[in-house]
Amino acid sequence: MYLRYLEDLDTRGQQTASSDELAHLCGTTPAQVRKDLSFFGSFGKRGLGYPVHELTAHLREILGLEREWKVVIVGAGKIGAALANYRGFRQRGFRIVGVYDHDPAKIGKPWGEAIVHDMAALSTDIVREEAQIAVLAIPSDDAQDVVDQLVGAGIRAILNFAPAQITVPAHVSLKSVNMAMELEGLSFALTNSLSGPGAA
Amino acid sequence: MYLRYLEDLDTRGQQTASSDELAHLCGTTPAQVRKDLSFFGSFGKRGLGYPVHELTAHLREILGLEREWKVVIVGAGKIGAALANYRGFRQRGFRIVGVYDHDPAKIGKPWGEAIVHDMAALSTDIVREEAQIAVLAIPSDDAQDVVDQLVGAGIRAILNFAPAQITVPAHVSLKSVNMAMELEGLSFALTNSLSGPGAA
DNA sequence: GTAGCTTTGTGAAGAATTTCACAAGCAACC
DNA sequence: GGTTGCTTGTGAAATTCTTCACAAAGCTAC
Repeated sequence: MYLRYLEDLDTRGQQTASSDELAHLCGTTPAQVRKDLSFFGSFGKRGLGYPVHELTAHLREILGLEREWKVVIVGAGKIGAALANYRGFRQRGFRIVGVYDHDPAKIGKPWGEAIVHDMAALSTDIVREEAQIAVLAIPSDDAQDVVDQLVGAGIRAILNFAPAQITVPAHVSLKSVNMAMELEGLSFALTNSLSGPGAA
Repeated sequence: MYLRYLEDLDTRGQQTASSDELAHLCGTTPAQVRKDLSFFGSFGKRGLGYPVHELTAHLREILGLEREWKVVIVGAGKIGAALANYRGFRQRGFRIVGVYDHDPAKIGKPWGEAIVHDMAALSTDIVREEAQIAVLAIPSDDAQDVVDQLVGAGIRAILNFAPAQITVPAHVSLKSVNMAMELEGLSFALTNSLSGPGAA
């Protein structure tokens, strides 16, 4: 989150940013900002604040965004398409090396800059390309099966959009985004008249 | 999250579930499950566990899912399409009452079961329909402007997919989903060899 | 060079969350 | 009907996270 805002400030040419300024942008407190950043090192200058450009580079390094990650997208549906279209990915070092589906109507068809491949080739392609990250955008029913395949082929991180609970070995990182659950969270907030924090 | 698994168990006909079982499913601890649920009431039976069907109904009530929420989708792009196609929405009481875009090429075209409307009609339609929730799936640049419109028209909750930081008054609930940030989280985990929790 | 203003980095205090551990309650079985 | 085996609900302890508050440090001006 800090990176997101620092990049903004950087493109606008701002030289430094105080913890106070970052806190306001991110909707947190100055003390929080300082504690968070100090966990990774001592980046600021007292009396001045944090050097925007330099800190941006540091955070990118910390997040592992200086290298390129190879990503496969599994599921050539709407969500997969939304992801593939999102140009921010490439900019941030995530290179899409393959799109997979098992729908014969889709296989072979062009799809953005890529072509949809048969899911039968998924495992071998991952091994050959040494892809590290998979984005899962398929129906829930198949999710765990595909995950097992991915893990077997050596994938080390999965971003899951299927509304299913899936399990991975401890050495694989998993993040799930469940849109229904997000909406239900809003339903809860509305039902109980919880006020939002003002920014998120 | 509990609701998600309880529904699964319910459809499978399971009568009761212990905090231990729920904890394993959800990737948490039995004590956590009991504390969480006890916050809302005393639903379990000692020696038996929690009555699956009854607890499901309780949670739905708590989350405000027994009533119908009217949702507008702003942005008829890929993300918006993915959301509109997702049948889980309707099932859970979220009714899409309108899809909006300002691209003349899209306005008037059929779009799933609905028709894309001109964004110019957004505010008046929200007021007329008394829509409570908006899903924002538009480019970042316009995000804050549209949010201000939505808030002005009486929207009370916003699910934001634009990779932009937006601000809302305290009485409006806001949730943001940022796919780039999710992937960057995975990049961090990979870079620092953090192991995933096994399920998420 | 020093006085004054600003802002970081960080121990310590405070708040929130999670875990522990166990009494109380329920069902089943003899 | 009592005994045994489980499992909840919940205070208390432990842990984690956030906020406070202030010394240390840098920059500016004279």
